[in-house]
Amino acid sequence: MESQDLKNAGLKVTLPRMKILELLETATTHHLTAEDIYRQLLDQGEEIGLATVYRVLTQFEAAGLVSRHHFEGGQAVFELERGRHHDHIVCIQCGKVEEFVDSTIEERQKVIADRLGFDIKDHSLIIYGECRNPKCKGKAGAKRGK
Amino acid sequence: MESQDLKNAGLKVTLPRMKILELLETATTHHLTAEDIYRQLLDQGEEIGLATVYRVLTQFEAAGLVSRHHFEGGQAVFELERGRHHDHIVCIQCGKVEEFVDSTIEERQKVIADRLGFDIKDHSLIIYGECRNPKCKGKAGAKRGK
DNA sequence: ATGTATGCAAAACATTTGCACCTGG
DNA sequence: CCAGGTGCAAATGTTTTGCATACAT
Repeated sequence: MESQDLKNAGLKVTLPRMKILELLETATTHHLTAEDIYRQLLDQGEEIGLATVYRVLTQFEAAGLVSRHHFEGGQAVFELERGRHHDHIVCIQCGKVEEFVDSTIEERQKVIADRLGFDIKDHSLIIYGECRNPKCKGKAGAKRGK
Repeated sequence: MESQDLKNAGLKVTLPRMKILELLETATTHHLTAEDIYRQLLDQGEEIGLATVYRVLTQFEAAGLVSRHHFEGGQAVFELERGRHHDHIVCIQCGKVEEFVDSTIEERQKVIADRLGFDIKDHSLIIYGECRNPKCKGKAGAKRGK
């Protein structure tokens, strides 16, 4: 029950927060922009402001409920934080996002940071490519239609 | 001689372009925001507009003379492209940036992309950490003072 | 009740663009 | 001379903030 997640995070259980959390949990695409979320909630008849979506997402991020990524293209994307760290590979044609973890890469990063005299705190690895999905080229949604 | 670089890139040799290229080549810090460049040129008495800095940097990027990175913090940073691909590790305290290349990581990325059915086109790996430089904590310039 | 959340409109940023003027070849 | 470049101001797109109202507890 997601209302418990909110309470655990010390956040009051309100309609907008519930709806946003719900959407993040059930949406088929797991990486959404604030605008994506805003539009989908409007479409499903909710009355919500874009500013609230941003505020709530920022609070969720601070609470560790979601993580924010900066893929190319201006808008930040948000995803539910499910505890397991991972990196991303993004299709520059259709926008598809896959997640992966590679222990070798993780390990090498530690070695590199250490060699350069840094205490590693975080990292961001994004691979950009073209997916070989036949439906990819020309698939809608690639450029987040205005 | 940098005027040749400009000609090779098919760009007319103008004062603003020369100055920006010169600054990128000689600045002690190799990763600069458009605003950094703008301010430094103003400080050294040049008459230039911020819009021109952005335009020129964008052209330079298209010509392969500079590369643009999106570290955390809103502003893009630019660096002279010296041909050798590399990734970055950034100190979240003082803003220091170090470059590195790790063939193991590069190799693993190819394997991962292939396994997930992507043709890899580009990637961005940024490690965030705290450098152990004694002068780091409290060092000016970390937050790009407004 | 009452302190916190929300919606809306306005502000704040980073970056881009329109346009009249200037400049390099 | 003349296409292309520049500075300035205004426009854009994304995210944040101020404020009066609405809502959870």
